[in-house]
Amino acid sequence: MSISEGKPTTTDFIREAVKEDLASGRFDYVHTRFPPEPNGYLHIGHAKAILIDYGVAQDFGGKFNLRFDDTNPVKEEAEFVEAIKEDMRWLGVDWEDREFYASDYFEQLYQFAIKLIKKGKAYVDDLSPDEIREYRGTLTEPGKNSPYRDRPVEENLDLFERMRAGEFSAGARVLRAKIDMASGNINLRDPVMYRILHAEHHRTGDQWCIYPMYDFAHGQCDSIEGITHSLCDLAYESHRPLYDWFLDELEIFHPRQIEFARLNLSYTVLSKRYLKRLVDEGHVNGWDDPRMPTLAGLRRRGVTPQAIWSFMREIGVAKTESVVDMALFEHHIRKDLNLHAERRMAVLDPVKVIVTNYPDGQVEHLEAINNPEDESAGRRQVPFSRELFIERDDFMEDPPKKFFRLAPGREVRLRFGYFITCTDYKKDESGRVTEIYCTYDPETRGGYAPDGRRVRGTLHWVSAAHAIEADVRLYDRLFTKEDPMDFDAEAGEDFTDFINPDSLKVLTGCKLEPSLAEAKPGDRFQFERRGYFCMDPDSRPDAPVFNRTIALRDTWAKVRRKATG
RNA sequence: UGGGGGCUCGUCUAAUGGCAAGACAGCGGUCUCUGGAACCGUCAAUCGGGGUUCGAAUCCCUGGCCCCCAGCCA
Repeated sequence: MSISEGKPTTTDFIREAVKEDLASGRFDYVHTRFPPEPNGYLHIGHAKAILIDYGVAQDFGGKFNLRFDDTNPVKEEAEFVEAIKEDMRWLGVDWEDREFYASDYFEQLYQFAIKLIKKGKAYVDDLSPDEIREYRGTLTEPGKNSPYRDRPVEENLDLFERMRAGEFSAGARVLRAKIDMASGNINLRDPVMYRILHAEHHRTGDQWCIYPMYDFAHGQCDSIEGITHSLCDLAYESHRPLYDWFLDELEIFHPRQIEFARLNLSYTVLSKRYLKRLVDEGHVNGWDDPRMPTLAGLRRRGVTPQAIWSFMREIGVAKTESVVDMALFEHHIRKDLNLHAERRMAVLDPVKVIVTNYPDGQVEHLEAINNPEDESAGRRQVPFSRELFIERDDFMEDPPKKFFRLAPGREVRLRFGYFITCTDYKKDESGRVTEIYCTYDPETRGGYAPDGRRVRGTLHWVSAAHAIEADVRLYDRLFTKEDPMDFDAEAGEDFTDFINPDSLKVLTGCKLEPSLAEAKPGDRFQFERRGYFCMDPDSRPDAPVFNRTIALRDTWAKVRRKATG
């Protein structure tokens, strides 16, 4: 799949810059990369970065690398590498054979460090972490030089080699760049290049006990791979002078870094740290919980990659830090599903209807349209019989004026079925309606009235004898607050305080039309008048489970809300 | 108060010195065998103050507000 398929020619400040670089001869090819750290799952915010990286490469006929920035063995796991690759494949991204790891370059990075030591541009520091922080100064005061800053080159070389050999404990020493402790840019105040970590790395095992800091690895990795445009988060803007310094001192290929604003979405959190807390503290059922904004969660929820791409295309690329309305994402989810999801009938909160004048034991197979938006989706048969289920909220004993559904004496259409008129109903002791009695008009088979009479309401239904039972999980926004991160930590508040208690409702005993017996996990449908649903992997052959991706727009709910005030 | 970056309808994005445009949301309507979809209409913005110019969202000056940086995280 090409992510630019059907895309109107669009541009943005990054593409303009790339265009200029090509025109000026700064570069004569384009090569980008997506550099995730394998310490968690990818989320919708990463999809934006991926689309930009991959999209720019595609637009300019360039190449795209997937590179795992795995420089911190204590946080990274092979499980995350696999999950990230699966998510990227699902998005339709093709990195061909260019799957790399920062750890592939550990030896080369080590040699880069040696080179800087020899140039007198790096030194081994014996200060403790606390001391390093004190010496760094503050935002408004300059830092001061470490007493170890002017160690002779030979001593630095010796110490650094012994750091690699494992002679020292974690935290005992670090390698630092010798830049400027008085710089207004704190990233330039002799940043740490290497630290000692006696930890097992998911790829290099115990081969190393010193690991490069991200800042000493990222730019050089891009350089080694011949990346022309290092596209990244605004957060790295103030690191760019440091990357420039390393690249220039090392005298190696110099990519151009361009920063853009990360995605923020209302009613959710988009930071691995907080998503990890939701998982670890059990607020959700794992990284792929359908309420999570992770790609794994969205996939399980039933969101399509196409919906994600069209959403990304619409929000654009800029440097303005913004919060995109969740409603816009939901719009794109519905737009894609409306076009492609086949319709089925499913009654989520069933109440029985008995068609008193329909012959007992008779079954008719009526033709239903699979997708009114796509004729090629074809038709299917749905069985009709004397006893049916309809939604409990499609019947009212004493309906208000604008209620177009079933009520005593009212006639409605059963979708693709018959017109029925309610003649009576039965309630139990608690006042709950248990059975609704109707008569049908045999002349209206298929849902058309030969005399041209009209009904206001059309209801979905399933034949009681033919229905299959299912669990349905109704998902809603994970947070009730637009910005869950807007809390007062000092007052003891936490973002978890705003978790929507109704973000998951499990419905059992839902009645589905029999054709759904053939559905497979991952299949997506529109349950008519209810919303879009996706079969969950938890399903068993005799116990299907469906997740609600998103409800249909419901203007009746709006009318009802206004009436109630 | 050091360094870096950003301010256009409620929200996101366009307009590259020449009619401030589109999408979402909202509101109103048409149509409909999904109270869906589609369609039509409507509301609605250039952070403030100066300046340059025939003409400024855009250029200049000057205030304001917001975000990022003080991990041996990325």
